[in-house]
Amino acid sequence: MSNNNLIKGSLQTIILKLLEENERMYGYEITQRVKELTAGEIKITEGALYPALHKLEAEGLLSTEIQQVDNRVRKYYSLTKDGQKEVHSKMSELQSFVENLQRIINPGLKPDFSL
Amino acid sequence: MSNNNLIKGSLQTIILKLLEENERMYGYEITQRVKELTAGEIKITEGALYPALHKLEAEGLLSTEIQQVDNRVRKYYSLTKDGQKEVHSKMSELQSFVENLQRIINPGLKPDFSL
DNA sequence: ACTATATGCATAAGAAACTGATGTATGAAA
DNA sequence: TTTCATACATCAGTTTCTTATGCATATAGT
Repeated sequence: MSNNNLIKGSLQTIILKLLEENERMYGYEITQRVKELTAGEIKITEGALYPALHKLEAEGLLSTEIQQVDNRVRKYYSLTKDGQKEVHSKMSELQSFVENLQRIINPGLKPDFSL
Repeated sequence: MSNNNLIKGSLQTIILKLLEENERMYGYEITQRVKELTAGEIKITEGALYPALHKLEAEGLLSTEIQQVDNRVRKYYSLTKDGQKEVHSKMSELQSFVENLQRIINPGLKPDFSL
C-alpha cells in the first residue's frame, strides 16, 4: 500500500490478535502472515515490528521461547494471561474507533458495521 | 475515549472529509463537530488540530479566510481543487486500510464491510 | 471580585510510533 | 558471486501525537 501511515497505533492490536489465533508465532512469520492476509498491501517493517514485540514483552503481555530450526534461531512469542485479557481490550478499542470513524465520515449511517 | 492513539494518521482524512461535507469550517468548529458525532468519544486536541490544518494549507489542500464574528476572530478553512481530489484519495486509502484490518483480524470474513 | 467555562487562535517540549538504512548470520538459487 | 529468502536486531531521523501554556473575549456562577 502506498501510504501505510494509518497503521500507527494498530500494530500492537494486530500482533496480539494474530497471537490469539495462532498460539505462538515468531517475528518474521508475523510479517509474512500480514503480507499474505492483505495480498501484499500491508507490509510490517522490521523496524516497527521488533520494537513493538519487545515492548509488549516488557509489558508482560507476551512471553518468548527461543528455538533452533535448521541452524536458524527463532524467537517464538505467545500471549501471557495478561496478554489474553489485553487482546479483548484492544479489540474493543479498535472496534469503537472504527465505529466512531464511520460516524464522522459517513453522513447518514445505519448502525451497521462489522470489524 | 481512553486510548486515542488510533487516530494517528487519520486526522488529516477526517479534516478533509468534514470539509468536503461542510464547504467551510473553522478549527474550533471541527473539534466540536467530531466530539458531537462521536458522542464525546473522540476529542481532537488543539495541539493536534492546528498543526494539521496548517500543514494541509501549506500543502495547498486547504485555503483560509479570516472572519470577524462577535469580536472574535475565526479562521475558516475550505478545500482547494487539489484538496477535493485528495479527499477521494485519502478516503479510498482509509477504506482499504480498514478492509485489510478486517482481513487480518477477522478469521473467516465475508467480503462485507462499509466505511 | 474572582473563578470557571466557553469560544477561538496558536506554539512548544516531550513522547510515541513509525520509516528506511544498516548490521549479523545461514542457506539456496541464479 | 550476487541476489534472494529466512531470521534476528538496532538506530538516526521523521511524523504525529499529548499536554501545557499563552493570548484574547464573553458569560455564568459563587
